[in-house]
This record gives sequence, structure tokens and C-alpha cells, in this order.
Amino acid sequence: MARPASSSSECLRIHGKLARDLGVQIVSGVIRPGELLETELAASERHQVSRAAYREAVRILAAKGLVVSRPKVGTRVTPREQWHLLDPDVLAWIFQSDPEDQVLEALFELRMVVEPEAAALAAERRTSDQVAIMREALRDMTEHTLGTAEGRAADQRFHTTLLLASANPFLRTLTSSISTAVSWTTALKQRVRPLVRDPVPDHAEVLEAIASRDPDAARRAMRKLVELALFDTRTAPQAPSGRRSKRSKAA
Amino acid sequence: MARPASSSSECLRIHGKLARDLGVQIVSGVIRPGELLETELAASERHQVSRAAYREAVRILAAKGLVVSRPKVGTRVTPREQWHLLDPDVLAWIFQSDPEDQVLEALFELRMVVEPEAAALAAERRTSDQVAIMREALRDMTEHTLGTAEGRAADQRFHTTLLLASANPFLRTLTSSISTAVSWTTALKQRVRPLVRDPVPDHAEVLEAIASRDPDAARRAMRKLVELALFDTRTAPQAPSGRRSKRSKAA
DNA sequence: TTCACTGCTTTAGTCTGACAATTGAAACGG
DNA sequence: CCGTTTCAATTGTCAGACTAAAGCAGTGAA
Repeated sequence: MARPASSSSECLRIHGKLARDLGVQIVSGVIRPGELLETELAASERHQVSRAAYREAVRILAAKGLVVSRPKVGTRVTPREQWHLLDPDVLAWIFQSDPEDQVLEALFELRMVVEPEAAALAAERRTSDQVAIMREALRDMTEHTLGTAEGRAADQRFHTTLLLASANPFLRTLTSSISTAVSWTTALKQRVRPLVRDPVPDHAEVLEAIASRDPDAARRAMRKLVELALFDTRTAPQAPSGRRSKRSKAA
Repeated sequence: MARPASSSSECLRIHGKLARDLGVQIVSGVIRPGELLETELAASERHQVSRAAYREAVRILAAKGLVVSRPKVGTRVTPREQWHLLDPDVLAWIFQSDPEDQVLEALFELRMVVEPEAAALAAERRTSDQVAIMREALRDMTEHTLGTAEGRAADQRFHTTLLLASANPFLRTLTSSISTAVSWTTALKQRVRPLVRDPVPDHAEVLEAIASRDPDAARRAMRKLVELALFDTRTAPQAPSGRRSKRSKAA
């Protein structure tokens, strides 16, 4: 329960917190590609941490492709093309800092490419155990709705099992990155405006196609599901004022 | 000039080298998920580096999801499902250490899902400049063949431009990760047995479809290209014996 | 003038040794 | 038997010094 999903600033060591703070500044454009960061000495002083801790934070950012460090020249923010956009942390940082609509569109475009095929593969390869788990998850979803934490957890279980059933580790990593980020915003959207549409029928259709080992039907059903999710996202109200909210749809 | 392309073990600082070494040990199964690494003190002594440098290496691995560190308990290798398999470095480490056929199959499966759609999007969105660049790349490819570094560079240019034309940053990151890794197998294949099939016609077909803004044709052509690449990889002989060499470069 | 060299200087990179914080497990007490 | 406390092992953080890489300016020669 609870699991605040590491939202604000807890349980991370200080190098982790620093990495997150700097990461957010970078992906949100406060520090722009090509710019130099402060020198290690200046930065560590300003953040009131030791140089070692600051360096570990920078190593994390470098591991995710956001910066490169070179002696004498400094640590420079890399061009966007080099960022590891599918890294779960990077994605989280992006979502944490008011992503532009454009970014959300691109993400859904990716989902539209990947998830239907994943569903098709799952239809071919799923075990009966996996179908049982998905059935149970769908039932829980129906019972609790996406308005509750239990319901969202069930949704996540549904998709996780589907990905597992696709039996492709790369597909699995990829889509889990995406759905993690997307689900992150789901709760918020729920808060802004309760779900306008019942997501259960879409999921049920996907499940039945997979249960009956029908790849084409699974692909079609999943495509529809993602399309509708995108539609919901598009029609979600813009954040009222000042602070913008992120929108999105249940994975 | 020269540009050794950071193939073996140069130009990386020692934390980078350490991270690579440990990373390879992990993805290759020498250190298995669930196992504990040595304590920082022991490890840094054994590798003859300072604890600080060792810690920076571990931070890099943690940033890629390969390990987690906790006080009092130590640094533990995470289960495979948590690894960031699409991180370029992780992918490189996997390829550097005798990936099983299964892994290659899964990767091609992913390409088969993603690249045809990317081609379709490119057909819709490409600029005329991009078509020109791809045409030029294809010409260079024809001239030099994939047996040469120039030819492989041209191949890379072709695919990079295609991805750029798809105008989706996530797709771009994703496929560039893949193609980097795949290019390694290309070079190896070249070495073991010169190319059995001329790749130029496949590429030309993709290019023409994109040039004439025909998404469906682009999708079909790209699907064929990936299928044939997979076929070539499958029929490539397994590594002869004993220690396999690492390959590098090209796309 | 131009160009190659040579040092200077700035910056990240590395090392050392100490201390703090966390937390699993053992020791203790009820 | 169970909850609580204490302990100890391990990562986390800190400070300061030194090393190595690399841009840059100054120098000298062609």
C-alpha cells in the first residue's frame, strides 16, 4: 500500500536526490543542451554537498546520456538526441516537469506501434496461468475502478502479465518503462476529472482475443484500447490555471 | 583522425572501465541476479582502485538498473526484469559477451515491430532534404559495400536519417539503440563470411517508398529488409571455437 | 604572416582516511 | 514466546590533496 512511487524527495540518498533535481532541470529545459554545468567545486558548494556526492550524481546523469564530462572543459548537457528517453528515471523526470503535449503525443505514438504487436505475440505464446492472472486482474479492475489505488494496481497487473506473456525481454522492458510513466499521470487525471469512459470493455476484448489465441484480434483490440486512451488524454481538460497538471490514461 | 570508436578499453576513465567490466560480468551471468557483490572496501582493493572510483562505477550500474545498493546489506544484482535492456551500454555489454541466439531472435523481433512503423511514419513526414541525404548514403553504400568501414558508415547514415524523418524522439532513441547493437553483429558476420546477399536493393525499395510518400509500401519494404537481415544472421555460422572476439562499429 | 611547438592553467579525475547513517541480526528483557 | 534494545557491518558522506587531460596563449621559427 501507499507506495508514493518516489514522488517527491524521500528514501533517495543525496546523490540520488541531486541527480533527480539536476535531471529535472535538464529535461525541463532550465539547463539547455550545449550548456556547461557549474564546475564541480562551485556546484557542490552551492548544493551544500561534498564534491564526491555531486560527482556521483553527475555519473548517474552521464549514465543516462544527459551529460558528458571532460577534464578542463567541464560537464556539458548533451543534445536531446543522445538522451536515453526510454530510461524509466528520465521518463519520470520528464513527466514530473510539465511535458509538452507534443511529448505525450509522441509517447502514445510509440505505444501504438509497440503494444498491439506485444498483444499479438502474447496471444501466440501465453500460458493458461497467465490468462488466469489477467482474468483476475480484470475482475479486480471492474470491482474497484481506476479511481482507486487497488483498481490501478489491477490495471498494472493486467498489462504486466500481458507483456510477460509476449515472452520478449526487450519488449517487456520497453513497455514497462512506458506504462510506468503513463500510469504515473493516471492518478492525477483521475483527480482532475473522474474517468469519462469505462475502460473495462476494451481490456476484456484484448483478454478474450489472447485467451483464444487469436493474434490478429488481439492486435486490433489493443490498437483500439490505445487509441481510446489517447482520445481520453486529448479530451482531458487542460489544467485550470497556474500549475499545469499532467494528463494521461490508464495503461 | 583514426577515431578508434572506443572499441576495447581506451579513453574511458577508470570508473567507466570498471563499470563496463562489472556490467559485462553481470549480463554474461558470471555474477548472477540476487547475488551480492563484494563489499566496497574489498572490491576496490582487489581492483586496485580507490573506493570513490569503485563507488562511481557502481552508481553507473545502478543507474542502468543492474544493481541496487543498501547500507548494511550491500550491493545486490537485480533480477533480469529490472535491467534496462535498451540502454545502449547494457546492450553493448550483452553483445560483447556472447549473447545467446535467443537474445538475437528477441532483438530482431523488436526490430520487426518497430522499424517498419518507423519507416511508415518517415514516409509521411520526411523532408526533401532527408530524402536527398538517404539517396546519397545509399549511393555510398553501393560504391563501398558493407565490407568496408565507409560502406557501413553510409548504412548507418541511411538508417539514422530515416529515424530522424520519423519525427518521434522515442522511436528515434529506441531504434538507434537497437541498430548500434545490431551493427556489431553485422561486422562479425562480415568477417566470418562475406556478405552473401546484396543489401542495396532492399534499402533502395525502402527509400523509394519514403520518397514517394507511401507509408504502406515503406512499411512492407522495411519489413522485408529486417526479415532478410534476420535470415542472414540465422544462416551465419556460429562462432568457430573457444574464445570469441568482440566486434565493433558500423550499422 | 602563418604555423607548429611549448608551457601554463583550468577542470575533471583519483586517492586517502575519517566519520555518519542505515539497518539486519543478535542479545536482552518482559 | 515475543517485543525491545543494542551492536556491528556496510553503504553513504565528507574534506582535502594530488594527478592527468586538454584548451589556450605566448613564443619562436619558417
